[in-house]
Amino acid sequence: MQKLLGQIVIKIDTRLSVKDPLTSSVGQEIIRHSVSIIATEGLEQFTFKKLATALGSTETTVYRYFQNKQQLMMYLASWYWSVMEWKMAFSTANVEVPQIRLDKALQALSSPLEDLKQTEYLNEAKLHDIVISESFKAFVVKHLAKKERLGYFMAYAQLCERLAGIILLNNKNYKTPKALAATLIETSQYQMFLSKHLPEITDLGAEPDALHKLLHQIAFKALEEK
Amino acid sequence: MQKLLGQIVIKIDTRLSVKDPLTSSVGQEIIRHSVSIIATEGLEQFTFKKLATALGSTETTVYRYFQNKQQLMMYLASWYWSVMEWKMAFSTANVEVPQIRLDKALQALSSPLEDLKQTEYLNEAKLHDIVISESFKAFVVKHLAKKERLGYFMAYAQLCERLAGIILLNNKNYKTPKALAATLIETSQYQMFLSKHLPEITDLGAEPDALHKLLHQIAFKALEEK
DNA sequence: TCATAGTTGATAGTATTACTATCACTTATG
DNA sequence: CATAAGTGATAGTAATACTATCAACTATGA
Repeated sequence: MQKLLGQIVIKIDTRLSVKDPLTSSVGQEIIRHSVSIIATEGLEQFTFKKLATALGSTETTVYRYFQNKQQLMMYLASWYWSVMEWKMAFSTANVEVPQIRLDKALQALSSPLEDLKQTEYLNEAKLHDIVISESFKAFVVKHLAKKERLGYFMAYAQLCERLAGIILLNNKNYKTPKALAATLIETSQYQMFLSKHLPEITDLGAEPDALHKLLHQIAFKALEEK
Repeated sequence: MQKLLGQIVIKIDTRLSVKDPLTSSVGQEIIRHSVSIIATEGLEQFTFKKLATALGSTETTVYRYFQNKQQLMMYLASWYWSVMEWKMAFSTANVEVPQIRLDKALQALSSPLEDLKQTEYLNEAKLHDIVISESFKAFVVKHLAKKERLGYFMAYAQLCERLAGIILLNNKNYKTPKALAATLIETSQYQMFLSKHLPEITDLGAEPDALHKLLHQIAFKALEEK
């Protein structure tokens, strides 16, 4: 991916924090250390206590930015889906041919997020590992009250919409573009998870190319007109 | 589904309990009430304390059957996948034509588990709701040490294997039958979840038939030879 | 029929976690 | 220079996950 952009600003829904963590250096440290701790110790072991200690601060401070662990999770997950959407948008920009557009979109889905060095407070590569390994979205969803769900799911929904749009470009008569889009996104996540943690259950290796081929095949075959 | 069988015995891996809960009436009550509490209050709110109270017993007793909440979850999840596999096996029994066999298998995947009245200690319909709604598998996986994973995943892996086998019957040259099987299983679960909790994100309604059509289309198109 | 092992229930206690309240200190701003 | 906003330290509560101990009951088999 190109590294030309001066600064990438990912704006996260205000409902997902008490106070925007990106407005202060403590806030940025909270984000950075959260990802770091979860990446090494797992979601389970992650507590605000540990986070505060890593920060050289106290729980009180953390609670000033996030109501609780779940809200912080949602924030991070939103971040992930936003970056993924940005990546998809970027890699399909100026590509007019529908087939190539879809192929590029699937390629974006099937390779890990790289660290965008721009944002020194969040390591996207680590975030990718977390989302893959820790069933992040599931965790987040489970803890969500109905009303909050849409707030969180905006980022995810936008990614789905974008892919669904590209799907329709390829076959405007296709009946369930959203369902297919969600399937492709889920499959990409899930296969990465399997090849990392339960390789016995899948016949895909860890190479992004095998995954890309699978997604490509599912998508293009499904879109063929009779 | 037919209700002819005298007794269906679902045998769960011994690693998933300290002591087989089906060997005693307290054990059976533990299973029954767990499903019931999780179905009404959610995974989050479910504690051994509450379970014990519902049983008219104490935490101590529960701990004699399950090491902890997670192990109990794994037990239930295993149960779910075992019943699902049984359902798939049953609905494809004596069907020789590969296409029909695959279609029947996908049909099994796309409709909810019904309660098999035989097992009065576990309501399969409720279990289905839990697994769909609570990202059960994700929860379970997240809490699993590597070694235990395979123990739990046996039931799930068997279901994958079975479906992968049927896939190969339809196209023996297909390269990644396991990955396709896992995709179909995941998609069935995920779409049920979406239509229940985030209908905005999908264009499938709650009718099993729409889901079945999607799975059918993905599978059969993917399997077409060039 | 009696001894014994296995199963259960009651009580109690510990460590950790999630979260709240209060107050004092520091820094940026106008 | 005054004020407000942000931060850190201390303390405390309620709930949770889990363990230990002991007494009571029950099924068994010698």
